[in-house]
Amino acid sequence: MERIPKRQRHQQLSRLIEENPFLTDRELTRQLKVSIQTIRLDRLELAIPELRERLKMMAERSYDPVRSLPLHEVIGDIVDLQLDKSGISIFEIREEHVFSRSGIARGHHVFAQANSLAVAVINDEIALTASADIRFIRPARLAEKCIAKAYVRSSGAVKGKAKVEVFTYVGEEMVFQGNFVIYRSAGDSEHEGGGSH
Amino acid sequence: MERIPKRQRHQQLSRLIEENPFLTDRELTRQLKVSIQTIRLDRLELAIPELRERLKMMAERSYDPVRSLPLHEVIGDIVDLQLDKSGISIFEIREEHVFSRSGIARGHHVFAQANSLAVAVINDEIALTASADIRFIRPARLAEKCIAKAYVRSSGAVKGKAKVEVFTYVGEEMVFQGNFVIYRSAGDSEHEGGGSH
DNA sequence: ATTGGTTTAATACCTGGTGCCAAAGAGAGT
DNA sequence: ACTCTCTTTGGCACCAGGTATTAAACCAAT
Repeated sequence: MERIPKRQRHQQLSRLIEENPFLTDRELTRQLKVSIQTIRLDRLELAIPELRERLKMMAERSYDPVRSLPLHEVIGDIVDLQLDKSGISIFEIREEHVFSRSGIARGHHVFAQANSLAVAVINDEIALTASADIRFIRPARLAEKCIAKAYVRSSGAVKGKAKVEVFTYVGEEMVFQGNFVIYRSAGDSEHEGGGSH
Repeated sequence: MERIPKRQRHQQLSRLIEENPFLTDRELTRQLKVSIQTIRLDRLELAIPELRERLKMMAERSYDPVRSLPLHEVIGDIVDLQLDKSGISIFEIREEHVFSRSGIARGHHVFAQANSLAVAVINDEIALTASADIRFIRPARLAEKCIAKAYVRSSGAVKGKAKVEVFTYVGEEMVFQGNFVIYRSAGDSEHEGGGSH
């Protein structure tokens, strides 16, 4: 029995499940060539829950009633959201986002993160980007984590327009800055606490 | 036995599961005050899958956006391209591009089309968006075909920056307008045809 | 009273596991 | 060689949350 293979197997197991969380233990035995008991001991050690628990967690994450906004259509993970005030989202640059030649992110992905966040932070039934003035300060590269911070500068709940400023950072460095003007469906926002159902 | 309650119960059942897909049949019996067999017959009639299938479907739906992410390479079909002069691309607004609530396209998709075109029209090894000033003139809707036209206003092959103006139309109506400043890798444009494979 | 839609019950079986215990295998130390 | 320990495998009971099927009970109208 080789002592090394165990850790290797643990790594492989983690990787396999990460890239396909829908695998049953039985399917994993085929890929790793060990018994199903070993797979289960491994999951135990690695604290990887069973298939059904994984699916449930995924379903819950995508369902989350708190974030009633259409979040899965949003680019980037919104990790903090104070409606009509500010918000933060994280977006990791991956293979599919970059020019293969240079490894530099295509501008519209960085824009999409900022735009999604700017729209999400507006507390309204319908919010649409009206215009934007944006600057790409330095390129974002493959594997970098872009952290976008949005601040609502003038919510204009009555006027029907809100100004949102977004700054995107990689570490300490700013990579993107944008000023968004967002249309809002004017009226049912923080108008009063209660109006809508 | 009342004949009405059955249809009412079906409606209630559908509503309950819609607003909380995580309910087991056993939990549903408590809420509807009928036996578990009745619940199961009802689900059968209404073609509502069992809890685990529901969770799996939700998990799958929230999982595949990673692979089927629409924002891949160039957004829109480039149908005409005169390098360093002008270009045209067509992009059809589909389900995955709109707010499900309103059927209006998310701004970053319309931007992505324009941005892709602005970058493509620049005849250079590496071209990156430096900044942009954009306006969403009217919303683009589901199933509409967006036609973007880009014009290079100052190619500045030596300077390292180019200005590109993009107009996007649906039919006769303009939906988007943007002024892009594109960085170019200054010099090695069509320097000569060959370099890279 | 018989028929028919509806509801409930009972039972066998399924998947994808957990939990536990025992046995076998593989070194490493003495 | 023998022992000790870690790892792997196997077997069995059990669980949730079902499906599928058959049978019985309920209720009401013809």
